[in-house]
Amino acid sequence: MLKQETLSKNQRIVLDFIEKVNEPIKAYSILHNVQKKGIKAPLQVYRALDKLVEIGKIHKIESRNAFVACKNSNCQISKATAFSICESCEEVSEISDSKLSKYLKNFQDKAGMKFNKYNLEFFGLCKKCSIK
Amino acid sequence: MLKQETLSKNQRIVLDFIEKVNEPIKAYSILHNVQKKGIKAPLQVYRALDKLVEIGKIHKIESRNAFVACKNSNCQISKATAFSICESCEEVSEISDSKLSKYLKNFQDKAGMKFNKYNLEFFGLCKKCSIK
DNA sequence: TTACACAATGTTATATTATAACAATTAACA
DNA sequence: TGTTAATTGTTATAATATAACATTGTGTAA
Repeated sequence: MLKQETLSKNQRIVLDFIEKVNEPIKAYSILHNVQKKGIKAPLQVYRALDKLVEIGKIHKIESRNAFVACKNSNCQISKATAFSICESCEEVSEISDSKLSKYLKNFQDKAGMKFNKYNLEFFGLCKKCSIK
Repeated sequence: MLKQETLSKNQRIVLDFIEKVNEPIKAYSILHNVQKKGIKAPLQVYRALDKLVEIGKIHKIESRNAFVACKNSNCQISKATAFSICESCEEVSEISDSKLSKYLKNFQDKAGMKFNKYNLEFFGLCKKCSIK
């Protein structure tokens, strides 16, 4: 097996749930919600999450220790991710901006390091929260 | 007291250690290393870390749960941070690139969200590791 | 100087996030 | 069909971080 076409049972259960809630969710909250499907232990969730991140089906919001489904065809296999995060209501959106991703993909640092991946998190107030 | 000019005792101890090691270090590793200075509990370390992050003396490397001293006068009070991370040796450098920071500070997302902060982490292989 | 407010400290306990280790089973495919 | 890798199941534990509460220190203004 070189590349997996189909998801395994646990991967499917976890992904279905993450896609359903449609917002960032934490590993133990996933666990709590999929126990009725037969997933009993944290490790079962974390293993599914690891694989789903690896194949780009979900992303981890590092500053929140939360996971969200990918809605963006531009982030090839989770190699180039950008999010906006509202510091008031915690709403998170994946940013899909080809200029931004092009700029960052081509960014070359002064030490000559070659990047194959980046993650960018913007913080601020979303529209709703800024008028409150 | 509106703005603190001087660091408190624990803040000083923690910052001195982080500056001395000069690479990202984890909270419990800091704790272990400053116990001889009288800091006994995780919370004492975390409280110092929180304050030091807030005033921009250190940054948190979110993907590594580690903290590093700020060497960059451009990231005003931790509001605009960028790092390069070697996935092989885990070396982390703070990126100081005025074009990049200007680009990101002015970035406007499509939802009209106003950002006041960002954190960017690039991943790849540093020079040393890429020739191995 | 005193009194007030806020910042920082000390301490114990606990919550939250994540992985180690090992045995068993399943799936791809040469 | 045998072999290899992926996945699963399970228990225990490691690593990261915060709650709660009592106390002490510090700047400032009446």
